[in-house]
Amino acid sequence: MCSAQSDLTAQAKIRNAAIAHFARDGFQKTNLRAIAATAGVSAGLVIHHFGSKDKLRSACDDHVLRTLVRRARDDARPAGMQDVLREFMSNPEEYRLQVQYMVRAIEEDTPAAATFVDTMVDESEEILRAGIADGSMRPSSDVRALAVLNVLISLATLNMAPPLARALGHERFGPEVLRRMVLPTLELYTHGMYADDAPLKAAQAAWEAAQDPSNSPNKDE
Amino acid sequence: MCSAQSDLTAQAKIRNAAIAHFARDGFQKTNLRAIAATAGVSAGLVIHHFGSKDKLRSACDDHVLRTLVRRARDDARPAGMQDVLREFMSNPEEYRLQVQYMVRAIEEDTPAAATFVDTMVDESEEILRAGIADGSMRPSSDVRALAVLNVLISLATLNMAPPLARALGHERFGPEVLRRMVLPTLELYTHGMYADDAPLKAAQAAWEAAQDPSNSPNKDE
DNA sequence: GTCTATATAATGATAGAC
DNA sequence: GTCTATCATTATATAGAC
Repeated sequence: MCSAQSDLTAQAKIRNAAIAHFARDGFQKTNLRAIAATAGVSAGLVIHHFGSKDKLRSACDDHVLRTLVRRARDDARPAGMQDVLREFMSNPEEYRLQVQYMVRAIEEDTPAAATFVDTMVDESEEILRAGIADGSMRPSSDVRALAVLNVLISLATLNMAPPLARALGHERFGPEVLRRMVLPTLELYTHGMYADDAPLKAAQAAWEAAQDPSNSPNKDE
Repeated sequence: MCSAQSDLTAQAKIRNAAIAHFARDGFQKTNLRAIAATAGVSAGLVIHHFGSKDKLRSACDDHVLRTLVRRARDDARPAGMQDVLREFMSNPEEYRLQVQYMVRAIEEDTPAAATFVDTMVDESEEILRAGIADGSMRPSSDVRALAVLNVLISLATLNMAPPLARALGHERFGPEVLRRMVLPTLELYTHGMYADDAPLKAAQAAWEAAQDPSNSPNKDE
């Protein structure tokens, strides 16, 4: 994936063009002629190499998935939002495209998206457990769910970037917006948002009451 | 919005059907014939009343926006994720549809989505400031950005629901998944995730160093 | 206001030349 | 392997009858 575009086979150029279009505009909105134009080939060649638009999508899924999973295994860390976004900044061209591709895939709930999310959550959970073991992270009542929450926050930042950037007074999502989000996020991760544990205690009590049948309004069940 | 479907004008029936389809399948994937079928009218009548598919979308945007903003003003609270999702559970039919409609709109970055997010963030910020003033919330270095983070987490939960639910071992998003996410979220909001403030301090130091030109690698600028 | 029939355009996919 | 030309389908939008 590091070669110049001119060195690639037509098949690879088509796949890369498709990834870019699917990531930017979504699968439905993208038509084969636009992909072909970006790749510098004819529309017929796209079908010749991939058979159909759906099979082209599968090929893109496989390619993006392999790349991202490999990277996640290399440099995953427990900082939640930071992980994805640090890469997003340091490698703004290709990695960002692939992340945005996966975000689209999640929106459309494709099999590749499920695999990607599972891998991300697995990695995150593993890191959380290691952090809890070595004392750098707090214990949690549900580590798996906390891992899901971490992945959620990371990916959502990309997914909802444009409207959220504007809510902060910026034209579009970029380094300035990112920098402004990092500190509040770390503050939240460090000491939370609530001044005391009254809301948490209340929720725990409500949950336990719901679990206990003797407190149920209809106890004659 | 509380009348029976049979009491509505054809125009309202079409708009409601369109909202449902756009929310479920997205704008591109939805065709006018499906909307017409759901509304129980002909495809031609859709165009007759709204002029074009795009204008129909605008009408849906306006309608959903008005409804949601009014509700947000009524019962907004500072619990982040809980706000949207409590409504999502307590009023599973209509409100859920409208929230999902807006999530789609955010994905496609429409003007209505920008207004919606702005309103949500404004409300959230207002609530945060009130909480900080009365001592129930911790002070933040950037209240506006924290409000953005809150809205982000709330909406992302809906947006990425299917793959995240499966990552927790459930077939689909529902009350069980929600319940499992609430406690870790409250724990995060109450005391964070990190055992100490080392990561936060490191980030603050890095930020201050970047702000100070005398520490820059290329100081001869 | 509502329907049916139809024009027009866009798009995914095929066929065959080179 | 690659292109051009074309088909078949689908979807938006129009026209006109009732």
